[in-house]
Amino acid sequence: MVRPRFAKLPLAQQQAILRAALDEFAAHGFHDASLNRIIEAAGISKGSMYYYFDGKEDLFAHVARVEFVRVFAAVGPVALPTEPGPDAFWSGVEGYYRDSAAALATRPQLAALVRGWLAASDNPALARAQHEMEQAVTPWIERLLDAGRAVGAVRTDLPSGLLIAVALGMGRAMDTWLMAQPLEGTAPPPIGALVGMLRRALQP
Amino acid sequence: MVRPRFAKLPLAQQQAILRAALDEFAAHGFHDASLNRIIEAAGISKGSMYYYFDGKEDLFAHVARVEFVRVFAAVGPVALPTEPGPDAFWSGVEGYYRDSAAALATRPQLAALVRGWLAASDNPALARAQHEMEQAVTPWIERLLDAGRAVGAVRTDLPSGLLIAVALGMGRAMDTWLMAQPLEGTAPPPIGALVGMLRRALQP
DNA sequence: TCCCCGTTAGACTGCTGGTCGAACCATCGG
DNA sequence: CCGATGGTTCGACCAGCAGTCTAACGGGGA
Repeated sequence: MVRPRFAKLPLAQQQAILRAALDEFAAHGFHDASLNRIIEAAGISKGSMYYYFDGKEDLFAHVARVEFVRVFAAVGPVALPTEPGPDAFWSGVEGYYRDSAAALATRPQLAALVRGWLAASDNPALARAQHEMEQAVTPWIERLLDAGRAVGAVRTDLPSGLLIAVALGMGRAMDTWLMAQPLEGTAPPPIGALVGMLRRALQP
Repeated sequence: MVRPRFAKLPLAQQQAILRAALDEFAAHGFHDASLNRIIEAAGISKGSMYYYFDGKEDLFAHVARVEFVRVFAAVGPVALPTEPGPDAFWSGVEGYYRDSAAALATRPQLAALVRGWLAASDNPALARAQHEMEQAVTPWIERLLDAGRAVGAVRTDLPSGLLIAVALGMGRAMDTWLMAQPLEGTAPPPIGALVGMLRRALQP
């Protein structure tokens, strides 16, 4: 866990370190990011880095947490459906998907960070950080699924863990496919169709 | 690409190398596997290893290919539907999924290898090997999708590339979830439900 | 003035994947 | 029988990695 000392540093230096780390992690992913390059870019010594952070994994986790909080603040929490019926629920999901995609698109670095995060999906060095992040996110998704179940929009015959895994897997595949498409000249991305597939898979 | 020289080695030595590599990759995943440990276990020098393989990634790709071919030989090619109608098509898919899962379950090392493979999902060092593997698999899936469309089992309103991406993403998520479940004592994995989700997402 | 202690520096350790030139040795021509 | 050739094997070596450790710095208090 990041040492409290870090918070006592002058803001400029904190930002220099976090920025250098974000640059490096976004550019190379967790594994191929070099701590040596980060400390060089941040203008601090290795001793100082290890005086403030437990290690590479700790630094990554901290950067990811800060950026995640930033996006979460921009997009806002998932809006639970206010009207009854599956249609309202799923159009809410679609809206949230659109908003998140838009927010992420304005921060390519963060998108790269997320990609790097997903890529290192079972790296033991990141296990603790991932566990922490999972525990932060899954309750929200679980809450969303429960809300969906309450309005009859989500099936009840399969465990939440499986539904979450499949939804994340579909989302990831869709994201990858969307990013691989040419940006211009073609029809707008069929986000409606994508969420539609998700809906068909998850609804009762 | 693995050098043709490798095939000229005495079979015993080929097997010693492949076995050492499989052990190491299965036990530690791609990134945390140590080439030094592999050559030690295989009883060859580093120079020899680099004489037969381009590097770590090449060795991994070769091991994965060999094991994949072995399973493919055991399970056989995907059976295209012989009877008309979506139901026959999807029950064929389900049967194939079951067979593959069963074949994988008898080779825990291979399952571990697959897990390591999926975990390193966009490791740039493995990009070439993954691309190659994808190109080997995609035509088969495309053929399967076409057959499904012919019998009205697969939607025609979305591009094949997207359907394949989503199907692979769902499959990967399901596999990961299945492998994360405790092996015994619980109910058998709901493969029927999994294929059902796939079917709902992909059918017209 | 001196000491204390939070902070900083960077040399160092043990590891990694990958490179390289020397040595080995079976085969072949003369 | 000699010597050259060229495929094969070896392990020392390289740069870079994450992480450790000790010495030194420097401001505040006695």
